[in-house]
Amino acid sequence: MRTYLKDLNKIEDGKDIDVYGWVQESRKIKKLLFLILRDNTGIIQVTVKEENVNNYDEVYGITRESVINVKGTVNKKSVSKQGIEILAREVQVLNAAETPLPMGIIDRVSADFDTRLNNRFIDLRKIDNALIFRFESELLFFIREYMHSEGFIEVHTPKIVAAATEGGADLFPVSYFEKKAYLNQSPQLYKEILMGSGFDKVFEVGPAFRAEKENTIRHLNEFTSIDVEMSFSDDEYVMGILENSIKYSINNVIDNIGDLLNENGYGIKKISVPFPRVTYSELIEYLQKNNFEIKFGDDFSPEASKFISRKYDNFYFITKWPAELRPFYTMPDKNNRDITNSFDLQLGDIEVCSGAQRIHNYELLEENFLKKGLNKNSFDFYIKAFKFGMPPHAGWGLGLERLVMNILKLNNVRESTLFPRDRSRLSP
RNA sequence: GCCUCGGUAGUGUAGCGGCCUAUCAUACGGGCCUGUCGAGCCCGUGACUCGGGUUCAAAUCCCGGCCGAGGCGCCA
Repeated sequence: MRTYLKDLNKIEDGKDIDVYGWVQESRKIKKLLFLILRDNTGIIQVTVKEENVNNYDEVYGITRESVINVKGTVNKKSVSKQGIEILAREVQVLNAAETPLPMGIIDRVSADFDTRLNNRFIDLRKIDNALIFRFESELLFFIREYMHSEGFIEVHTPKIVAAATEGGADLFPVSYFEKKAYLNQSPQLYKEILMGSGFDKVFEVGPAFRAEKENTIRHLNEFTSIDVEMSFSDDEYVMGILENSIKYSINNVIDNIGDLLNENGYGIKKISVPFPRVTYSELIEYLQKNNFEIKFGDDFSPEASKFISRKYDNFYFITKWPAELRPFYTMPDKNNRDITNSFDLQLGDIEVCSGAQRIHNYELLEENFLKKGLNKNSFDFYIKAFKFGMPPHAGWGLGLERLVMNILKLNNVRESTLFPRDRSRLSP
């Protein structure tokens, strides 16, 4: 029976063992051979002596990153640094790796990020890189758990659509039999239709596509969006859902794999709520006082965002954005039509989530279509749902890769994407 | 899309008009070594992004293409 390497220290000294993995290194001293074996859970030294195996020559010539099976006994009195090793009785080469490797796994030379991505299957053999995705998985698990505990149901909306969600962003066209279609940039419109269907609380985890020609460390053309929509709710309430889900998730992940993250250089701390809130207008004033050339209605430049982020050492909300900076479906403030019941969640200088109370009134929505210069007719499938009993509602969309990137303090969103799609990368 | 910078062995780099038959590390191949663990020692293989041009002479300068990194605009 297979044993995972992380479980080896639970096994008694001298017991028979059967392990599988990759040969990370081999150190040869004539009639003595040390293999460093790695599996998904850890590493172990395998000591191979000529007199103990019947294919010593084959094992001696084994290449790095070959996949092998080792049967042998656990030696807990090993003089190796790990203090534990496997004395091999049988080493079977399941699949030999070619040499040289496209890039090293444990070599004392770095590789460019481009080289790493071109050889992502190897890059992900590095524990610290793979751990990013373990972290992402855990994070998402607990966000889902939180959502379920709050009565949300997980839904799946189409990614091939006939019209733009928000009008502004560029879409990837696809050919849909005899029609023209697009890859959806957001599940927004479908989430809202589901509010009209009485689903009350929904969330979705799925891909979103943006055909924007960005070339930055925080943009992807395909990313994973965690979307939430909730009926009879407003911006304030869903901000609470957001901060609580993040708190719940991060704190649970730390309980689970906090040590592992620390060992690999991802020092993260538990967080508490509520997150600080600051209005857009307050920040505009703050920036103006600090000699930034910015006025109400402007978005924050990256430089301004960096400046603002110095005031906060963790998550914070920027609320009450001007209507002109927000999509057509965003609810205006009832006392001031120039601002909206909207928010962004920031971590550091990067926006990880954006949300709002939505317009539920048909006439107001129609008016906003005109204001934003959108063609109402192409949104018929959506706007129809507002005529026959649409409840007030609010929600948000959270960029998963950006969230992971920022929590783990990675310096590029592509680091938290298995196979990133950016301005120029379409493979692997 | 605009701007800046860059492309030298499998990988990461040095060299930036003639000392280049191109540096160093790492990897790779071979040899020595029975407890290594960044193993060590010896030997070896291996590269100037492509196309034009300038020059007696180009990895090095100029123009263009291709590829990449980052910044901006925009956004999650």
